[in-house]
Amino acid sequence: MDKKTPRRTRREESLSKERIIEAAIDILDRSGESGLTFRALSDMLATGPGAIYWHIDNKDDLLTAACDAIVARTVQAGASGAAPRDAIRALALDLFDAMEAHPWAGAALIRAGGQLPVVRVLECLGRQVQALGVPPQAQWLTVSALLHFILGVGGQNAANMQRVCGDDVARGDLLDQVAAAWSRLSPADYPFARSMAGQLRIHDDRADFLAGVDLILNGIGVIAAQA
Amino acid sequence: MDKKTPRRTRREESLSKERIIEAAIDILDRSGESGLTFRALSDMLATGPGAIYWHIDNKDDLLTAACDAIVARTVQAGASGAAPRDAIRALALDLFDAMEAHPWAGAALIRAGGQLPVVRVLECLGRQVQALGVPPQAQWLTVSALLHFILGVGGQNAANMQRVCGDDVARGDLLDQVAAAWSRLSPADYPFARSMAGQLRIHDDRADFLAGVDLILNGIGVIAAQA
DNA sequence: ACCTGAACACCGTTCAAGT
DNA sequence: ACCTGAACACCGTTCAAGT
Repeated sequence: MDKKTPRRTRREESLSKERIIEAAIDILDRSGESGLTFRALSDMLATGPGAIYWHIDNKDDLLTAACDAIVARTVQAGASGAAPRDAIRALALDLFDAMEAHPWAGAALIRAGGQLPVVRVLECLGRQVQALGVPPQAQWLTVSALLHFILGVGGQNAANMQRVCGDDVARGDLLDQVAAAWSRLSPADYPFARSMAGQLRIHDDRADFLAGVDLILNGIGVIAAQA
Repeated sequence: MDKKTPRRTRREESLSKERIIEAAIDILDRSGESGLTFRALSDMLATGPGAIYWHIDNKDDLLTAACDAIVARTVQAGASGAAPRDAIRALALDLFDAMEAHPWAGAALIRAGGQLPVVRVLECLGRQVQALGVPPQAQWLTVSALLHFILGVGGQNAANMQRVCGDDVARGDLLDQVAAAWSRLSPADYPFARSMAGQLRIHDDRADFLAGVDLILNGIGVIAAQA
């Protein structure tokens, strides 16, 4: 990451919101959120920074729109006729993978609040929760729990990735550093955290994420059974 | 929010990391994350921006340290001899309240990764999960699920609060706007989101948060029972 | 050791001027 | 309608110089 952008594609077509978003995703994937600059963006699009403002309101809008493009592709690709529980697990995993491929998207999703990209996820989750037989008055609650969990994991992964990009350490090294820091904590004050340092070094983010989703799905099962 | 800082407290004591963090929290609470500037901070401390760098590495460090101060107070105040399940619920609620009182802290916590403020929460959760009888090989998983959920909710609340500060709308108005936007979605593509618009307007964030924690605790109960 | 504050290298955003 | 690019008002961070 943090590479320079060598190519300054000569412009053939005129500017459009779609072309701007596409270029923004390209920059974000290559250099992270700090690399997305109106100057870098206008440079890649062979125009001036002011031109972008004709198509986009501001940087937050741009980030949300880029995020929405990723989410739209993800939920659309995952559409299938699986059983509700499996469909939820598959959707969650697809989102996890998308946020790992585009680490900036996790942070952007969290910031996007009730806007379109989040609504897309909410809609998919909601349909499956209904199909699961959760009673209407508990649907909002279960969907928002799943949503919060998924976005929470995405946001934290995004933060970790950004730290990996910023410093010049690899992902495994970061985990080693954190694990080492936890081992150095006071045994009297942090017995549990110390005991988890080993697990941290060998754990599988993706498997833990899926296990977390299952935990919530188990909880939902309890609710559905009570109905 | 976004008020100016009228008082420029004359400096009696010399600078220290603690005094800087205290001032930073003050600014963050009053004007949000965008209001925390090295210039505003040094102004309030009656010094130059460079002086702060003698005590603090950079802005990220400052944010993490401010966040840690909030978390430390919160987990310390909540120490009690309650039953594990109640202790987890109480800790979660205390954190929710703290992140509502200091909206910037939610975003900062998510970005703090494996650092001290997060470890404090992890430690508290871990002890109670152990007391709950969750088998060792499932402890990491359950703790990190709770942690991700709690931080996810905090991060999203922080984002919402920031949006309320930025625009000149009240919190209730924001919810109304989002609900109205959801109602305007295509009935064919977003039936579930549309049906939730009403719930959104009358829902109770805090109650939903607690219900989410209970959902995970229910799921944990299933695991503990299987052991 | 600790503080000062000017200076550097940015950044998002605006806007008169062009086509 | 759409684009240009200079200009504005910032920002985090550094660093020679002071005490």
